[in-house]
Order: sequence, then structure tokens, then C-alpha cells
Amino acid sequence: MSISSTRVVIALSGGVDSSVAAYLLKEKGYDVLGVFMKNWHDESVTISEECPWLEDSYDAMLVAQKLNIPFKVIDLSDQYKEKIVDYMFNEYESGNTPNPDVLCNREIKFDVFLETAKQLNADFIATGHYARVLSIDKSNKTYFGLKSGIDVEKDQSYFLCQLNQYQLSKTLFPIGNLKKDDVREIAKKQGLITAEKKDSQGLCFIGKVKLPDFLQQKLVRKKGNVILISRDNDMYKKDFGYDDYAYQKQDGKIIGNHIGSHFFTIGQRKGLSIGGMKEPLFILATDTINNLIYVGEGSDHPGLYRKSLKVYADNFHVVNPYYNILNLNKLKARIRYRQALQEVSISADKDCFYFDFTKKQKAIARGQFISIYKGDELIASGVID
RNA sequence: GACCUGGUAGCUCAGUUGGUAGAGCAUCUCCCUUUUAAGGAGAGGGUCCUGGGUUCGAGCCCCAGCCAGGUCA
Repeated sequence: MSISSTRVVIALSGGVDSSVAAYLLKEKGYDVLGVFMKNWHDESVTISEECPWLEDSYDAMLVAQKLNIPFKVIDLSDQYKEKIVDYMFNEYESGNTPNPDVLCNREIKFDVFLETAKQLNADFIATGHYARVLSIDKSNKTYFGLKSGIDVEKDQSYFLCQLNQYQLSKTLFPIGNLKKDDVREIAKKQGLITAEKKDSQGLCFIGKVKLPDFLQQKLVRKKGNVILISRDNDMYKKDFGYDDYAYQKQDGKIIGNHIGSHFFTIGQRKGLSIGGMKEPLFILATDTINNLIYVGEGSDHPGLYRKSLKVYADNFHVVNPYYNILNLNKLKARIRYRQALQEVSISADKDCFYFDFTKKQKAIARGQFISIYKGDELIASGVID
């Protein structure tokens, strides 16, 4: 298959990264089609009066025009609501801390969008992620690997940690081997309107919303106690293994009230509105069954740290089955975006995968994703329990 | 009932020999960041319990009252 007859549908977000990705594909000679995904509409839960997607879609269109590639807008907001927004509400309601952007990639960009692209006769889809796809051939089988972007500062492989072999086999990341500065430089040189545009932030394609406000559109406020746990509580002398510290109301003293434990997450400092301490208060745990929040004073409070965590086997996802993860050593992992990679060792039984870090980890949040790296390749991931 | 201690920013408190007030926490804003958080920078905020008095001048001294906690009968 020649390049000129290979059709690539690029997801144009209206930002500089996808703009340059599109340009690079066009330069290589692919048959490129630009598509803007509308993932949000204003009828459902929303906070701000502005609607940033309109401006973004306009920028995306201008870039497509400039590059002389066909362009269209597709509306995936129904699917986005069903698969991402509802997931968020459900997770928060049950006391977990979801990661919508990881799900957005797995369920929307590399699923619904991929299927839509195929109907447009696409051979591949492409996005402006800072990540790379490599393939390895072994005994007549091709394995696809997800590698971090060359630009360590901008690496976005973490958000792609739930992609599977099929999805990777259909994906190109044209800017994965570029640095952000280079991307902006190219955009500038090509006169793309997005060259100086500020990097996007906040939930993918929704824009900047304050999460507590967002959640309160659906989840009700419910007054409950905030309980202060002393740093020399007996709890910290016991070994909880791979489980969370199990606090009970009588382990500390009530120092105030909150508006609903499901609005908060472990490690959180802001938003409790309780002052009068020497050091800041951090949330050690939330109990959404009894509507309680446990806090500790100071960023070095022992309740904020654990060295191990577990992932249920059902929630464990192998990105590249070329490797048998349990046979590898010198693995590293991160438990949130942009965290420096941490040394970890992995074991498993038939129910769970167990992770032991060399260094203690701060604010391990149930519902977030751990992603495991061999060198610069992301080989597996899982939902933290 | 008597005595003692204290009533200073939203909270916890500091305020030297009297010269119209500060720190931490909280709050807000900005930066950082395609999750949640964290982190960095900055800002706002006080008729110093009330009423008198002494003094050129009182949060700091004196008197009375109110409130909170404590002690003694």
C-alpha cells in the first residue's frame, strides 16, 4: 500500500499539537482527512457560559483549510456522556477518584472515533499525543508497543495506558518524536493559526471546569464530619499490606464538617475550609458509606503514604502481550500524570496484581490508574484498588 | 459569692519599656498541568469585647460592664 493511497483521519482538537500532526502527515504524502470531535453539548451538565468547543472547532477548520485537507465535525457528545460523564459521577459517588481522560481515550478517541474513521475508509487514525507506537515481529506475529513521547516534559503515554493491540495497530502519533518547542516552531513556520495558542487544560474536550461545582450539578450535598487523625495513631504501627488504612470514627476527633465526602479525594488540601492549624490539613481517606472525611496535619503525615497497592485482575490491562510482566524486573510505574517514574516490583495471585514500590507513594487514590513501564515503553496498566 | 486568666483578621494565636497591628492555617486570584490532586507565586481580610478615664498619643495603663474558661469557699 503506497503512502498516497493510505488514508489517515486525524483528530483535530483546535490546538497546536494536532495541527502540526496533521501537517506532518500531509507532508509525508498521506491521504489526510481532518475531523473535529464535539464531545460536549450545553444541554447537559455544564458550568460556564462560554462554549470553548465552538472556537476550537473553528481553529481546527482553519488549520485544515491551510493544509488543504478535507475537514468535518462529528458529534460524539451522546457517547461521551454515556461513557465518560456518567462514569465520573458513578465513581465519585462511590468514593473513588476516576480518571476521565484515560477513559476518554479508550472509549471515545480510540474506539468510537476510530470506528467512525473506518467508515470514512481510514487505514489509520492519528492524534496529537506525545507518545509513540512501535511494532515488534515475533514468530509471524506483530506486537505493538506504546512508548513515551521523546519530550519527557510533555509525555502523554499515561493517558493512553488503556489502549489495546488493535487500537495501537490503527494509530499514528506524528509528533511523538518531537519536542514541544519544535512543534510550536513548525506551526509558526507553516503559519498555522494555532501556533501561539495556549496548551489546553482540564478535562479533554470539555475545557476548564471546577470539579466540585461540576459534581454538584448531579451529586447532592450531604453534611458530614471531618475527623482529625493524629500522626502517632496506633494505626501506623500496623501493616496494612496492600490495603488502605482502615479508619473509624473513634480513631480521631471531630474538627468540623464537610458538604459531602464524595466531593473529595485523598491527598486533597484545598476546599475543606478548616483553619486554625499549624500546618495544612490533607485528606487521608474518605468514607462515602458513613459520609466521613479523615484528615491529617502536615504534608508528611504518615497516613498520606503507602509503599504498596493492588489491582484486581479484572482491572489489569496488558498493553503489550509480547512481555510476560511477572518475569520482568527493573520495572517502573507512575500513579498519576507527570509523576516521575518510580521503581516497583510486581507479583500476582489469581485475584490480584500486587505492586511494591521502593519509595513510599503519596496519596494513592482508588480509581486512578497505575501504568507500568519497561524503559520508555508502557506495557501495562490497571485501576488502583 | 470572691478571686484568677483570657477576650486581637474566618480559625489558632503573637504583639517588646504605651506611638493607630503581625504569623500560621483558611479563603480568593494567577502560574503550572489535556484526570483528581499536589506544588509555586501573589492578594484580600481587623472600630485589637463594650463604655468611660489617664496621656500629645493605648491592643498594650486605670475603672465599670458583658462574655468564655478556671480556682476557692
